[in-house]
Amino acid sequence: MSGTLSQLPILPFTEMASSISQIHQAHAHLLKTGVFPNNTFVSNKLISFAVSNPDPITLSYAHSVFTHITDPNSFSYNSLIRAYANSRTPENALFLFRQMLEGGPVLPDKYSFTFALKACAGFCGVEEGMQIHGLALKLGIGFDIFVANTLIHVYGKSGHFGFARSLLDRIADRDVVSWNALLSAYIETGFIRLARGLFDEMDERNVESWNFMISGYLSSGLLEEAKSVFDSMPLKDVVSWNAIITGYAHASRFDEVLELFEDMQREEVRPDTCTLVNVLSACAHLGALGQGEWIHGYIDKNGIDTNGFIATALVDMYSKCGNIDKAVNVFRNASKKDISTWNSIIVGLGMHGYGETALETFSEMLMEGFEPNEVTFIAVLTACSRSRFLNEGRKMFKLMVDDYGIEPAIEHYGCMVDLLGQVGLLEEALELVETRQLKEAHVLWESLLSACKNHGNVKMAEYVARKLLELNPQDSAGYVQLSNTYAALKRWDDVLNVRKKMKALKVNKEPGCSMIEVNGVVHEFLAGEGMILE
DNA sequence: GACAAACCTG
Repeated sequence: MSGTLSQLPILPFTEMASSISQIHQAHAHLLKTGVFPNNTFVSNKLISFAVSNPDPITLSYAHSVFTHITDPNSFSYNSLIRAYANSRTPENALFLFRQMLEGGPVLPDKYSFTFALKACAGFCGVEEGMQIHGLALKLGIGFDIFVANTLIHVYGKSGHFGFARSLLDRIADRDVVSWNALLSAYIETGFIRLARGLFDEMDERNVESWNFMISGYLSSGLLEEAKSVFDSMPLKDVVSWNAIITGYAHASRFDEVLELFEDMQREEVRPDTCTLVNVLSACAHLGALGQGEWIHGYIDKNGIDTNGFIATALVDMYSKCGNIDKAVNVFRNASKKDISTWNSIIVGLGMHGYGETALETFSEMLMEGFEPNEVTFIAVLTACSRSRFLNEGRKMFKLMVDDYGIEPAIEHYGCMVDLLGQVGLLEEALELVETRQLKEAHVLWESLLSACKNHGNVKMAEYVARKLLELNPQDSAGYVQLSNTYAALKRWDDVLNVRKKMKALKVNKEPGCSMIEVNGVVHEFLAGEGMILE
């Protein structure tokens, strides 16, 4: 809906509002015409907006609307309770619920109970849930199907399976939602075997029940079981497909992601943005430019908006598949960018060696008012390191810590070690690595070792290799790099010594693995590192 | 005038 108030009567305009500014417009209009705050029915619509948009700003606005309504009814209360229940601070819903109980102008009804209980489920407030349960029983609505189903959810989520189950068994007209409430609780709390038992016992299942089982198996890392549930489903919806596709993506089985996507097309299930993002991500991992372009075409053809996730996934796909120009093009034409979209293009530019453009894009991002996060600085520092921008890199590192208060992580140090190593400041790089007591420090040592090799600094290389081997005697990286260092200097005796040592310790060099798309087919190949030993 | 439940991806 466009932001013009004049095209529609005020009530439908308010009901259809898709942004807070449209609600403000409606509010102003209602105020001018005297409908707000006297007409409760219409004024309530201003509150209802917060139910599906429960961000803090909208919520406090809705609350202020609520306090101004001349004669609030149960709908006014219930909408606001429901909005809070959907928010990130669901416990606030209970203040209003209590107001109703303590003789506010209206008494709570079964809707108030349902929403208040939903809030309890939201913050796992089982104590509060029990109290509300007691009150509901007193008022004779304890077995209302909505109230009871939400109670099962409250008890289940907090691990009170006994309560949840006995309630389930005492609901005369229990339905599939009642079963699913307990099923989803088992799955959320990681009891996949209990979930399976219940699933087999259920006298009624819907597509959601099956989807719960898929996601349950996936979060327990049981991909094959998830797939077998998926295969035996009587009816799959887009969520089922997304769930299984996500499962294969998490397992890095990207070729199967693409196969599943094709199956999905064959069964004529329309992909949504979640599907497309996952599939684009698989293309990015596989370097499958052709498939990625096909999906881009699909997005354009179907008028799917390239904002947020979709834009980022496209930028990432193009840049990882080697087409930085198209990545930039998508980025520039994105209808809406978020921080990840910016991060993604800066990473791409940096990786492709466009350090200067990467830094310019970073400045542009700051000017547009985006707050950089830790990923942004990984991107920026990577760009500096690739392009050997020593001073810029130092400046950015300082900016990150001093101005944005971001604690440098291993990735940031890694970029700095790379950068210092690239420009030959090995002593400074060494100092950086030695003064940090970091987990995963071996990544930094490895990076430093490769810098030593590139600059032919054997003395430091030996020292670093020893450090690396102290950290993990079974890791081949240190040996390989050290032997390559000797080899580059034609010190063959030393190369052989390293080789003997590796053999004695039974360390094997694992070959790297890489993939490339040729004529629309993804090929996988193993890559040695040009290790002279072999 | 409405309510409970799924995938959450870059």
